[in-house]
Amino acid sequence: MPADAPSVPDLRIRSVNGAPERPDGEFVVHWMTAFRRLGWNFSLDRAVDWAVRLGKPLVILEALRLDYPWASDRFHDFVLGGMADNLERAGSHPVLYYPYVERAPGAGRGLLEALASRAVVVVTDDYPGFFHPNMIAAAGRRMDTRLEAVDSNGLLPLRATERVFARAVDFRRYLQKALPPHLHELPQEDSLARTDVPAAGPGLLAEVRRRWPAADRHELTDRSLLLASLDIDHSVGVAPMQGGAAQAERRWRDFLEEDLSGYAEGRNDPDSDASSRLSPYLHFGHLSSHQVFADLARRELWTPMDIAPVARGQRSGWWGMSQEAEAFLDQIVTWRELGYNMSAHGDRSSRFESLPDWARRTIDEHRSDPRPFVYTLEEFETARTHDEIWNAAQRQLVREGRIHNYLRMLWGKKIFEWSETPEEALHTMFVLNDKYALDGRDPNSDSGIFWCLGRYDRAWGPERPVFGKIRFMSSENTRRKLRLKGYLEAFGPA
DNA sequence: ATCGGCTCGCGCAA
DNA sequence: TGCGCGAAGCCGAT
Repeated sequence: MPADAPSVPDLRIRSVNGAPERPDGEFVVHWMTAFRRLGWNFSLDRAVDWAVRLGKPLVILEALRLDYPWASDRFHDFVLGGMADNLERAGSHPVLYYPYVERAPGAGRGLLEALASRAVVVVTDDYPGFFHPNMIAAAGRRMDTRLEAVDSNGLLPLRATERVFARAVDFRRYLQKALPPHLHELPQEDSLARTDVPAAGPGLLAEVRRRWPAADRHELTDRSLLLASLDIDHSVGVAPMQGGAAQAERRWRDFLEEDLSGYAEGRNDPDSDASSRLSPYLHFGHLSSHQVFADLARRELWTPMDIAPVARGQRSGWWGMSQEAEAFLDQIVTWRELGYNMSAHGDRSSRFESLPDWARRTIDEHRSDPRPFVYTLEEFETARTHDEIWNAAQRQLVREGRIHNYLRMLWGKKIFEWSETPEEALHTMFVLNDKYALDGRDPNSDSGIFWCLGRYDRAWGPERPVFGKIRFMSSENTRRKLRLKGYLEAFGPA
C-alpha cells in the first residue's frame, strides 16, 4: 500500500483469501457489514486508500440479508435506519453508496460476487462475533479478487496480542502498557472527505443494479411497509430506540454534555439507570469508540502526557482524566475490548468450558442441587415466573430491547438458578438476549451472560445451593436497594 | 448507615 | 512467601 496514503495500521488489515488485487478492475468495493458508518472507520479508510491509489471509483455495498439468525422487525429497522443515514450522508460525495435489502430468500445471492468479479479489491469489516467470521471466510473462498478484512472494532487492534485474559484487572494492566502507542492511530473523522477519489459515474453498475435494485431513500426512511413485506420475525417489534449514525451521534452528544457528569457516582447508585445506552449503536457500528475517545479527550483537554507513569491495572488515575471520564472509559475501552479480545482469541469462548476453573468446579459440585423453581424457555420468554421483578425485567427486554443495567445481572443470575442445568440456563439466556436485545449477538453479550456464571469474577462465600461460590443475587435484596415502584408499573403484566 | 467475613487467583514486593 | 485486591453481593452485627 502507498506510503503517501493516510495509513491504516498494518495490524488491522488481514488478507482473507491471499488473492492479489486486480489493478485493471473497474472500481474498489467496500463491503460494509459491521462498521455501518461513513466516518471514524478504518475499514472504509482502507477502501478509500485503494481507490485513491489506483485511481478507481469507490462502491460501498451495505447489504441486509433476510436469513441471518434472529432477523426481525426490531433488528431490520435498526439497520435500515442506519442505511437511511448513510445514504443521506454519502449523497454529497462522488461515491456509489449501494444499500441493498434482500426481498425474497436467496435473492441477494450472487450480488457480492458480481461486484467482486469486476473489482480491483474488496475491503470488508473484520468483526469477531456472531456469524461474521464464517461469513467473511466463505466470501473469501467465493471470489478470486483480493478480499481484505479490516479491524475497526476498538482502540486496541485485535491482533495486538494473542493472549486472553481471565479478569478485567489483568486486561486493564495489559492495556496500560500496550495501548499508548495505538492512541495516536485514529481513523478519519469523515472517510469520504478526500476529494481525490475518482467519481462514480451515474451509469456505473447499471445492469447489476437492475438485477439487484438498491433500496430507495423513501423506503429506508419510512420503513413500516418494507418491514411488513419481508419474511422475518414480525413478533419482535421495532424498539423505541432508533438506529443509525445520526441518532447515535445525538445520543453520544447528549450523554457527553449532560449525563456524563453524574456517571462516576451514578453507576454506584443502583437507583438511577445511569447507563450510557450507547451499546446498540456500538454493536451495529453506527458509533465508533475512536470517536468516543477523541471527543472525550478533547472535552477533558487531555493529552497522552497526562497518562500516569505507574501501570498496575488501577481502575482510576491511570488516564489522568476526570473521575467520570475514567469510569466511562473503563466501560467503553477496558470492558468492551476485553470481550472483543475473548471473542477473537478465546478458544471455545462462548462455551461453558471457557469459565474459570473455580467456577466450573463449584457449579459442577452443585449440579444436582434441587432448584427452588424450574422454568422452561417458553415460561421465561413470556415472563411467567413467580417473581414480579424478574418478569418486569423480561418484559422490558421484550418491549424495548434492553434491560436496566442492574436488573440485567439479576435477570441472568435467576435464569441460572431456575434452570435444570447450567447449560440449559446458558441456552435460555443466549436465546432471549440474541432474540430481543438491541445490543445482543455481540462479544459483550458473551461477557455479560457468562459473568452471571463467574467469568471475570471471583469466588464469593458463603457457599449456597445451586450457585456454590458463584456470586449470588436476590430479588429480595434488589427490592431493598432499588426504588422499583415506577419500573414495576411500567413493565407490569400487559 | 456502615463493616467485616465469606472465598479465589494473580501480580508484585520482599 | 505473603499481601493486597478485584464489575455490580449478601447477611448479620453494630
